[in-house]
Amino acid sequence: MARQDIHNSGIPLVCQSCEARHGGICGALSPHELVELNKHTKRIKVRAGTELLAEEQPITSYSNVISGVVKLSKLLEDGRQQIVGLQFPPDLLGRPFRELSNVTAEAATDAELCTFTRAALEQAVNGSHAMTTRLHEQSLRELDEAREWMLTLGRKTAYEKVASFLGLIVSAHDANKAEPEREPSIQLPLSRGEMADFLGLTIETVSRQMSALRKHEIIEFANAHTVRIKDRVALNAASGS
Amino acid sequence: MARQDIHNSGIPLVCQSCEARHGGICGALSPHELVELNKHTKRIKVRAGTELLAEEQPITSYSNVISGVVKLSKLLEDGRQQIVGLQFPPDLLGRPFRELSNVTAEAATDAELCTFTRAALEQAVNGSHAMTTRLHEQSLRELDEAREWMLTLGRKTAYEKVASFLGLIVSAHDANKAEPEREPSIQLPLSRGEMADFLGLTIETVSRQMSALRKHEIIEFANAHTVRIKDRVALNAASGS
DNA sequence: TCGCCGCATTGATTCAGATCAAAAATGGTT
DNA sequence: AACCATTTTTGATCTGAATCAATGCGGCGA
Repeated sequence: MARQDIHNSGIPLVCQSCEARHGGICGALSPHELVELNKHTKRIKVRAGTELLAEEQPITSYSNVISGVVKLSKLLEDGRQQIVGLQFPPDLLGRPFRELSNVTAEAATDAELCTFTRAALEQAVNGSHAMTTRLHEQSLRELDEAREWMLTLGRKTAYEKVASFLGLIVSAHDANKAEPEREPSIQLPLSRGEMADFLGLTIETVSRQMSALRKHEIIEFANAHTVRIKDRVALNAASGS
Repeated sequence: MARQDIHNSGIPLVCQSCEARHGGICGALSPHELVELNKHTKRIKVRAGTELLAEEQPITSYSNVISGVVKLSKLLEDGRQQIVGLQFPPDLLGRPFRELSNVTAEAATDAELCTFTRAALEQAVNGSHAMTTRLHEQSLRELDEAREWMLTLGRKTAYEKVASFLGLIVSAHDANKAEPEREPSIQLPLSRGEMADFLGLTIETVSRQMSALRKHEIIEFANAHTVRIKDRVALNAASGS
């Protein structure tokens, strides 16, 4: 196809079909730079539950999330857990400029990753100002999300928290579509327990609030993990802003 | 003094005595670059309560915090508030790469700032790879802090939250000293109400937990805003990790 | 020095969400 | 298809923090 010939000439094969490429950090690279990075890159599939980074442990590699969802979490000594971020394609996994991770990263769903070494990332960054900027922009986006979530954790009710979580998942779902669906049917990437750990609640409370949202005809379930959003406006209102 | 002659030759006068310079972003600049940036810089003093950035409003300038404390906060439509970050010297105030602020910034105490325009910051960044890195590192530090605080907000008890806040203030206090004091006496930069907004609690609960910490002989007050840490180890234990 | 006025503390009561407990749905395995 | 383990939902009760309500205290202007 002519269009592909023009745009993809000289680009590694795996990258040509990569859905995460344009939005992710690779989008900042020239064909030549992409080829360089690709020499140190492996495309891997992991099952839900696979641990990708451990808190206080060395970061051996960085990864682009290609498909699936990765959760970032922190633990208190006595086992209390808080999920502090979710990564969707095309996010970069792994903290730049630092030997040790300060979060645990775990695949929340089956996922595909494109992994490369620290050295390869640093080389790509050194060679490309645009790449540096993209990396920084991703960090800032994560910071914005973290602060937004601090507001949710500190000041919203349980009902608002669950609605906010569904809103977040709907946004991620929309991002894959040309235009938002009116009543999207969504596969939740987290179990009730994980939702609780994200929202600072218990499993039981999450379940009750989901039931309440169903009773209010804002959502309906095909099963516990498959939700249809029946009323996006009401969901947004329920999320408390 | 010979030592100053060697290190400060060619550096603007205001910068020579600037306590925030070495740790802050300016520390990444050469004397020449510092002179350039200084042409577009103003040193200002603001009183506690002064609003420096408004949520959803354009960012007209960036500032280094030279002294004092700045609080970053977010609001829900109905007035519920959450403080999402505190900035101490030599932090940079203002979100890079973005026209609009997504937090409100307000001086929590009387403060001194070194402000410059967006254009001046961009010029300094473009000219200096080291500056770019420092900026990114500050963003990542803020991200780490935000995630640490998500754990506090989501999973700690009121008592642990208040102890964690005091721990944070003690750390900032230590950072100004050559070595930590055994029983530091600290001026709290936030009122009880602001502490509540930082911790996702009410004024009354904050006050009760402060009283509990006093009863446990972990802290003592000279007045409501002046706290002596009598037992740093116990404070740390009380903060839940 | 007195008398406010806003902030902080303390007490009494209520309530949202946690905990404890059981039943129901789900999904994988034989 | 029957079984079992796991996850989810629902119900009953408890509790930590919110809310409601005084009271106390300190700093500041008259």
